[in-house]
Amino acid sequence: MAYTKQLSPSEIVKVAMEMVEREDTEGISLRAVASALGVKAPSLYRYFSTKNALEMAVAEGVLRSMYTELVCAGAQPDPETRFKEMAVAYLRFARTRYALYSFLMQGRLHGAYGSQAGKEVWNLLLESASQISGRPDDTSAAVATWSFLHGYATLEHAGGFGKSGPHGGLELGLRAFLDGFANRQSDNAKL
Amino acid sequence: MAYTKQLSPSEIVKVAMEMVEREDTEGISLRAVASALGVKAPSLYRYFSTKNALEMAVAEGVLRSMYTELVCAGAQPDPETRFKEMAVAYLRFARTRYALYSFLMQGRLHGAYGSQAGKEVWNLLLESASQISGRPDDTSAAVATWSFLHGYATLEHAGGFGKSGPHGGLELGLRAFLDGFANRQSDNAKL
DNA sequence: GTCTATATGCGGATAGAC
DNA sequence: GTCTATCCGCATATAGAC
Repeated sequence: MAYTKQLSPSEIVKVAMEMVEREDTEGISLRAVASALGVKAPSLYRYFSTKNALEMAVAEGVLRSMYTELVCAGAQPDPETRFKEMAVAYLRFARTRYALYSFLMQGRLHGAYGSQAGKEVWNLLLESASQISGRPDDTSAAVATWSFLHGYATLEHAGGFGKSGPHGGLELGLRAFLDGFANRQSDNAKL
Repeated sequence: MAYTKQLSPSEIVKVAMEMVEREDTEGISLRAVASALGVKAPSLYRYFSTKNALEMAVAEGVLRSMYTELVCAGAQPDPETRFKEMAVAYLRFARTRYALYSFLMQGRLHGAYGSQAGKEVWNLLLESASQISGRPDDTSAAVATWSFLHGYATLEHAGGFGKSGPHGGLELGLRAFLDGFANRQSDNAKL
């Protein structure tokens, strides 16, 4: 009874996620994932027909992890507290697991967009921003918030804020959004 | 008199930038750059001792291009108009030359940070944001603005806004910043 | 279900000839 | 100053044995 290791898709994804996080690399190598599983690369093709299929599964796994943390942070009765806590949780995820976060964002977003986890994360953000503005399904506010948080996380990691540091830019931006979402005049104020 | 092609660092950087833009790739291949120059890969080592050295030079070139466009857009007397025009110009650069923009932002920022071009771009942003808030050297405002613009550009390209589109999120965010930078209470309002 | 062996391709970098 | 030739490493993916 040789060759009876018995892998599973979820086990492969789990190990792949751990590897991305540990190696701090954006790219996955089938050889490396297989090796971490105590197996050779060709074996993975029984479970994922291409490398891209595995990557998509990993991206969805990252979204599920993110969802879990955001839900916990969002368990707050006060809308403003909820908004701030979710923002902090988003940045904490990006900071502490940046390799996974980056893996998801650098090109894998579009593919993971249709997934259940993707919609759930988006809905969390949308609901929280809508609570602030008082408008149902406030896509504008959610888009602005997400852009700000994603940009901040990315620049912070890239060292874009330099020696001076962010200098309260995060708090200032969130404060401006909290005030600006509720008190805006018209929906489509053009530039 | 064979082998007398005579390259130059600036010529190599120029061709490398064109290649990144044309091929829409984040990575540079020395072979490909050399080929585009009508030369073989080892020749490049006369001008750049490593691949990384060339990449840094390219990143600086991208920053110079960006600076040029931002300066033009910022030639506006009214502070608010200037702020908006520079924001639009920033996004236009990221959109129309995304491969170059991405090349700069994905890990090359820290290296290009000390360059002259890097400081000049940052100062443009800093001055414009400071004009809005009325505070000299308003790092907080510049950090918030840059984060928002960078995040928006990245998510837009990645298809993160999905089928619904940004839905005015850009305008809403900029409006919130324009209002929020000037009318804030204290400098270090913590979350 | 996993293996070995292999096809095929990419990449950076160096030594030494011209 | 550029070349050829080469070393060395990485990768995805497939065929067919066990």
